[in-house]
Amino acid sequence: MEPNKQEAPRKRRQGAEKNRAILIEATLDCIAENGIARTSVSEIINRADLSRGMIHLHFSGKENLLVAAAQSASDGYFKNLDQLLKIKGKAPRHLLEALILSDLDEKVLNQRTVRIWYALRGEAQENPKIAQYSDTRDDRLRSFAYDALFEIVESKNPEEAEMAARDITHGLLALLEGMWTDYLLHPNAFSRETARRIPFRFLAALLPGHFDLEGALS
Amino acid sequence: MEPNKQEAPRKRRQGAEKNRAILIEATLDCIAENGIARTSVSEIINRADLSRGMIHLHFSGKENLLVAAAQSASDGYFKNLDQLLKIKGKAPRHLLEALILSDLDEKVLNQRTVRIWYALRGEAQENPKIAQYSDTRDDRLRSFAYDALFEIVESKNPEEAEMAARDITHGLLALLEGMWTDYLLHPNAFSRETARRIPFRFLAALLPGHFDLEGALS
DNA sequence: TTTACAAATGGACGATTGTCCATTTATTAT
DNA sequence: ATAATAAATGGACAATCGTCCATTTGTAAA
Repeated sequence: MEPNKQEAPRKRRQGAEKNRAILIEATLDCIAENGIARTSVSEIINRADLSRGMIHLHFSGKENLLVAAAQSASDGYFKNLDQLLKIKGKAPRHLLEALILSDLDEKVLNQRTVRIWYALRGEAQENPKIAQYSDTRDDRLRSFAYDALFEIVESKNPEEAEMAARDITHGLLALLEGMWTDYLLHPNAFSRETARRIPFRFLAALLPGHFDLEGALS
Repeated sequence: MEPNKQEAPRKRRQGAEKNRAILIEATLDCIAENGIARTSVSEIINRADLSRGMIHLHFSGKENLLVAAAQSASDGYFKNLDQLLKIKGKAPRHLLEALILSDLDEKVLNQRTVRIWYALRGEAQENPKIAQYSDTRDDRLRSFAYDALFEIVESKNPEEAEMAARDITHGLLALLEGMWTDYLLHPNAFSRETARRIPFRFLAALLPGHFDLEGALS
């Protein structure tokens, strides 16, 4: 045994921030399983196995807890994405391939996550603080896709490249969004393989010579 | 004045079914404006300007009222669509054009309707009776699009026509779904014109000679 | 008019909601 | 050890939830 004087001195202080995280996680679990309407304070503290007052102590109200949970969910999605956005020097078609595969990856596209997103979007309609975190395909992702697409389109048709790149960006992200909805409404019928093939098929037609059904051409 | 003996004899009986409709409408209004979580019995009967007991009288509970409201919303979407599905003899490309224009028409794609759909989908996750009415792009629409696409694709590439038609159907409906989400999350930035151009642009690339940016070729 | 009946009312009811605070508990500093 | 401080507890509280029923109201049949 090592002679460490200050062994585990902080059990309480760690608990302070840890319990915040536990509450957020319990909230997200509850939303995923029961929906927002049935996500009550009692249900949350039950799952978290903490006392009733904790929510008011750490978040001063249920509302702020929901906002914190929304932020946490949003962070989860963009954590994967941010690594993607840092990739430089690769050919645009490979960036787009990475984007598509990332968006359809099980890490972000799964039952729990999708349910949470849709529940939060419902709530976001009346709660601006939650609305702030309810859009996955936001400006960062959008301009990333646009830049890659513009570079591809420009070489063939410089005149209308801007509008074409904008349209294809818009359409591609909408297509991915629709795949998420598919997953939400028909999780059992959903095939991840098919979900990947379809955007590639569309891009293959729109950008001849850059894609086939499997992904970006090498 | 005309001599009509039986002038307005039924004010009560008409009210019976009419109040059912009023309650459903009030429920949908409330869902669209406040979200499902804030759609309470008190709020509904307030909007309907009816007495508290009416919900239990006509629907024997709030739950059944929600289901009836979901059914009503679903009927509204498919009422427009059903006329479309009866069109026969037209060229497949024109059927697809009609489908796209119908799906993006203001009658079904508007703030109120979209909010209701998303709210109901959230609730549908735990309520099978509501889930039944929460999918716009169901089998009817799906096979309608598939048949049209198969006919087009078959002539060029008979071998893989089946999979191609399935993929394009799937992708087209997902794309339209994504447009709805766009509208939900960014109603002010949404352009109906752009929303129409994009699916046509995609189809123009996938099915050369059948579409341009404006729609189906004549 | 009287009778019969369905439609409609609105308040009572227990259950559950979210908030908040007087305590208790655990840890650190003196 | 003692004091000081932050973390955590769990029950009290008013407000609101959805359900339900004893009444009242309006209409049609007798």
